[in-house]
Amino acid sequence: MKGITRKEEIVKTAAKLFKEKGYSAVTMRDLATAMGIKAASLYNHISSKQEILKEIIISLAEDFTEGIKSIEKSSLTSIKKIEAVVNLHVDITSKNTDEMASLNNDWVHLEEKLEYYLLLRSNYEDEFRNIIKKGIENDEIVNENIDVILFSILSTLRLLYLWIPKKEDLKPKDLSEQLSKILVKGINKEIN
Amino acid sequence: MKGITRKEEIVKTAAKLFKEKGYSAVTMRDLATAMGIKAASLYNHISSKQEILKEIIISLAEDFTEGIKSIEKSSLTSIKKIEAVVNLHVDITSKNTDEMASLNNDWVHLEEKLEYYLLLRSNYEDEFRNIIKKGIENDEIVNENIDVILFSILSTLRLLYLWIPKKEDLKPKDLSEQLSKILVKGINKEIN
DNA sequence: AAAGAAAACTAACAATTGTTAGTTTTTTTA
DNA sequence: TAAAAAAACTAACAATTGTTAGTTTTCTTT
Repeated sequence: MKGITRKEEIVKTAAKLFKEKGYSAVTMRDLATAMGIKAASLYNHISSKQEILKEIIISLAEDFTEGIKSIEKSSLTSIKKIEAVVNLHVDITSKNTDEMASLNNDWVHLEEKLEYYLLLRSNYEDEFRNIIKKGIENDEIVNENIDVILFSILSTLRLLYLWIPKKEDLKPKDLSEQLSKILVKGINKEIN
Repeated sequence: MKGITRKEEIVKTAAKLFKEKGYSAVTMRDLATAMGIKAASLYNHISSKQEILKEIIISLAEDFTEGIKSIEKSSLTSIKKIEAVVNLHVDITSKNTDEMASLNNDWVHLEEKLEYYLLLRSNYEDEFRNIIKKGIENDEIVNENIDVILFSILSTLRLLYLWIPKKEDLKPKDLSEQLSKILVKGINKEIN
């Protein structure tokens, strides 16, 4: 009747709990209570706690990797590509704040899918590094240590999930614009 | 004989394990094994798992709050204050990478000291926000949303613990300088 | 209203958890 | 080298963990 299955409800609720205490500290009984049922009943919909984690993390990680690949391939300037990456993060994070917590913190507890996750992540970082590298080469981006630039920006984007929920007044579009401006132009009003 | 007590060794080892899997996923038996002893023996030195977490987190959090307070009080320009904050983070993080993981991720599992930790953190953020606010007021810092500036910089500083260990070639002093430059001036080589 | 499917339940399991009590070994001190 | 202190040990506990088996209730379809 509604577009959301019971399994999806469980995964969504789990993401919320995982965000608060982390995967390991959330018990199946916690999750069941949050759903208003008994722990054993969860297993009519999911096969294991591990499966829930996988459901939360993998599709999100794939979205990011796909997203940045298509940005890299585009014919935008390097700076515009970086702005597009900021956009990508703000967009996905706004729609999945709870899940982003697991993507950031609980991926260590992936078992079968850990290797695949790490592959996705390293692909993602390589694409990002490449955008920056090209930008330096064609004099769009300042010639500093690539990894310092990469991790400086990426850190800000990775922790978006922590404060987007705290600033609900700030619309994704505005946030994305402001963030791009600050990351690209810095914060000083050059009165040297 | 040596300047490090057995308790400090345990706390240090625990921090290492907590960094890898998080507080909840590390058992006292894991910790004991890493120390080369049995779990029960740990209790000759510490009173509980919780105490270990408190030892790791609280003193570090106090260092940060004290540090930023003294920077705020100083007579530096706003931009120089921000550079000093970057320095503070690089400095503390370089010397305590493992502990920083707990400060960032495991603080939720503090029990008795949780409230105190949250106080320290909100004090810290207030001081930081104040530095930025004054910088905007006296036209040193660009007039954008204060919280966007605050969290953009703070996110980068908070995740330093993740990649400082990966770039051991980069000396703290150099890292601090490069990071300041990028955070303050941005990344674009303005060829507008 | 009957039949079938979906979703809940109770009860239990084997393993693992943090921690304690009491004892023995090792190290330090006098 | 004997006494004291520090640090390890074995054994066990009560609680909690993820999960399974089997049963009953609820909802959907005809």
